[in-house]
Amino acid sequence: MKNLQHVPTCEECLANGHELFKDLTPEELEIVNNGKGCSLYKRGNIIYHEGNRINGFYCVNRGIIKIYKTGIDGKEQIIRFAKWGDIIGFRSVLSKELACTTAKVIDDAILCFIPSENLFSLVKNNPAFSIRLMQLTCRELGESNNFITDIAQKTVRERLAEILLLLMENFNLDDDKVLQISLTREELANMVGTATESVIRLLSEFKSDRLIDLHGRKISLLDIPGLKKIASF
Amino acid sequence: MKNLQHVPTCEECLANGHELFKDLTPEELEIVNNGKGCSLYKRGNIIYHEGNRINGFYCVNRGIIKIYKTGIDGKEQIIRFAKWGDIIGFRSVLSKELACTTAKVIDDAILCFIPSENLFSLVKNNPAFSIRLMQLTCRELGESNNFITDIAQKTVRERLAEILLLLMENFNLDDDKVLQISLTREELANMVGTATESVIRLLSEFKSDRLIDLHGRKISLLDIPGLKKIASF
DNA sequence: CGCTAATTTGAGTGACTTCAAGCACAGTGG
DNA sequence: CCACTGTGCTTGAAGTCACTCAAATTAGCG
Repeated sequence: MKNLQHVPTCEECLANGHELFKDLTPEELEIVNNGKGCSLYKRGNIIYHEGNRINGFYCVNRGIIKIYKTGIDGKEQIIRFAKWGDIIGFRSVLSKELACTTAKVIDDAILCFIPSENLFSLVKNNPAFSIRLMQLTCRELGESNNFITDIAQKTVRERLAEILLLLMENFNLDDDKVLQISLTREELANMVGTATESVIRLLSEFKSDRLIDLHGRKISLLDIPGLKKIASF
Repeated sequence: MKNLQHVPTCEECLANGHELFKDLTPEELEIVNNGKGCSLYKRGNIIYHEGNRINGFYCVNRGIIKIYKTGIDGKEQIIRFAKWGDIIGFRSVLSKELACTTAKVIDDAILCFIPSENLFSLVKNNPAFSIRLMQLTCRELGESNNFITDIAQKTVRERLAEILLLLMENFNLDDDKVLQISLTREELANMVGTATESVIRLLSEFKSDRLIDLHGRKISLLDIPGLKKIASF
């Protein structure tokens, strides 16, 4: 984590299509912009730890952050990934609880830190902003509930196919159909909620079924309808 | 579902300790009170169905509501139960999505329906209410994330013990340590995310280990520390 | 410095075990 | 009498363990 030569302004993010702050008045935006702190984080850095008290939330300007919980015997369960335009840490700030997840950088990232006071003052003064924030939380809640159902009812095979499709939606494919997020097999397993070996076996099964192709951590999704069928989705 | 002779007023609920509307002005409370519709629902009634558009949310005045999703091949996954003081349906209203769960009465209930317009007007005019609502959603999100981790990492045995403890927290025990919510084995299975037979077997195992006692659907929790140990919790 | 040597980390495989699901069927009690 | 509970048995999916191999890092040292 270090400081930056060029600190991205909130105006820039807004111009690039960042949704959350759309309804802010120019004055409000200026307050957020002046109150924020912006840093570069390298792969492996921890933004906050499960159990920490956080006194603000983070806006992701660049990079990818992995949000996970640590279960008994230290096994990670990945809850979601955050990328450009996403915010992290707001749940704990709003609920005034300790962080219930850890946030770790997996692709070098630039994050802006916005202190709680600014967040609460926006909520107090700008109802349109409040509603946006609520919608964000409620959508996330809907996704969590979907995931509970999947993990409880689907097989590992179905879940892995689904996760690959979900990653595609969030991080897209390049021209060679390669998934634009690089995860270790262990991280994939920690998303799906299974053992690393199972992921390895299933991935090579998918490969021999010509659904995907593998080159190290690069995964290309060749047959998306086929994957959807497996995910029953 | 039928109308009531005695419609509970919002003032009554507030006086009984209902948290959500604490910060409302008397005028705001009056608007909510006059705008609401209140009905009696019998066991088995569906309040709303997954996929429905809901144009308001419900306040639970009495009874117990089961909130669940339907997975592939029709298996239910219970997300939570709502009882006195809880609200249901607000997620879909706020996120402006279709309902992602079904709400079904399992103990005869009285519900007040508050139309979306009233909800949004409160959010617009009363920041303290907004914050309360956000905290509610964020807490729920935190719980969902916990549950994802548990279901992905713990065994059925551990999860069943944990669910029993969770039910105790939410619905209490009576003087004979009997859990004050009556669920079928199938419903328990649909919470834990397992098969009915597995729940039956594990319950009788818990019974012979003197952790619980069973009399039909009445479950008494005899050894709470023991259950906590099993739940590793 | 440069160039091995040593260590770590991740991917992959095979053998074995076990948990829990599924099926079939027998009670039981409201 | 039908929905719910309970039991025995079987099977399969997936976890665990133990290992190899390759690549990437780090250390060591002339």
